[in-house]
Amino acid sequence: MAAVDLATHPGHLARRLQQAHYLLWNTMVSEETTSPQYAVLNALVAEPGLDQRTVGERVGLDRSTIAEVVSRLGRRGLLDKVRDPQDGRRSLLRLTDEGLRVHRRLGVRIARMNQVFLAPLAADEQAVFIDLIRRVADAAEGLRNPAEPTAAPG
Amino acid sequence: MAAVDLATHPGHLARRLQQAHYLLWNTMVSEETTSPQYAVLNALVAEPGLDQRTVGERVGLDRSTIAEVVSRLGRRGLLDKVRDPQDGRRSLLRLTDEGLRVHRRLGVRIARMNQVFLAPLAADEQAVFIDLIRRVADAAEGLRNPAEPTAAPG
DNA sequence: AATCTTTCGTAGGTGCACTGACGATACATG
DNA sequence: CATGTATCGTCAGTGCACCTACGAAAGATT
Repeated sequence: MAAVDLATHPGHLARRLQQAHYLLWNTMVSEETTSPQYAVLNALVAEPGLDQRTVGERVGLDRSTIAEVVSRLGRRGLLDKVRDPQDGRRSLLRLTDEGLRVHRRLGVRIARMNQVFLAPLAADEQAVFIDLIRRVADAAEGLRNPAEPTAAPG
Repeated sequence: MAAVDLATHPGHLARRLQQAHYLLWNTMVSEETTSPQYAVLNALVAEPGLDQRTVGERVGLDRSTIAEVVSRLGRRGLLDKVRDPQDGRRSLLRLTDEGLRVHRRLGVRIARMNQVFLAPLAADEQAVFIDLIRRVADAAEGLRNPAEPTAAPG
């Protein structure tokens, strides 16, 4: 038998980490608004009127997924979606007052939740944790767009 | 405007980390067999004849999710599923020869993939990375089963 | 033996995430 | 100006992950 200890597999741990966060979010932040939905709201607070695809890029969602998330937020009246008059392909997004309200209201709860989430780690470990995850995630992100073949590499 | 930097939110990073891993798995390990599916195969290599619910517990999947994953693996002929004669509620799972073959074949690729995944980190950082993620995930796992109320806590 | 209570699996519903394909629009080249 | 290419959004399909609710089976209590 060649069974392996999954506890040493970063991918398996990443999945469990995300499940843990999902659970905590659901109990401590909101049952209606999910974490990806909040990320979209947040991106639109920072840059109102952004087009749908760019919002997806900002928060790490592909075109299919951002379309669904935006659709749900629109159905709940948290954002408006209009065609760009300058470029008929684009959909421009903008939060409604209700969307702004929801975003503001969740801020406090998210801060509390993050504290609980990271509570098992000492303060300096928390900083390391953030740094390491970001570096790994960013690196793999780079493999996604395999360096435009403007000049074919040898 | 009260927009926040998501790069400091562990939950958001956890999601991006998992997406990164998904992408890498899909390109470097397998397009047919997913990471959760492999986890199930692995659990059954270690303990053949385990019941469905326990397998789910071992790999971190709830009853609904493990049912779907098992169903897919069964449809592909990678495992057999029989009712426990001793306990008619349980489904006992066992890998087929093909299931064993798939598990064995993926092992090498997964090792390679893990190296690439963790490549952005130095060797000592990789160990810290694993340790920190596991501690955070395990702690949140504990919040799931809120300590049986055998003796009501004060 | 008859009645709770718990446990296991399943079914239905929601939501994220990816792929591949398609139509519409925009842009670039000839 | 016409053709070709790239981009944006959408649609269909697959898969993970959760919740609630339900029936079947097992165990505990009376």
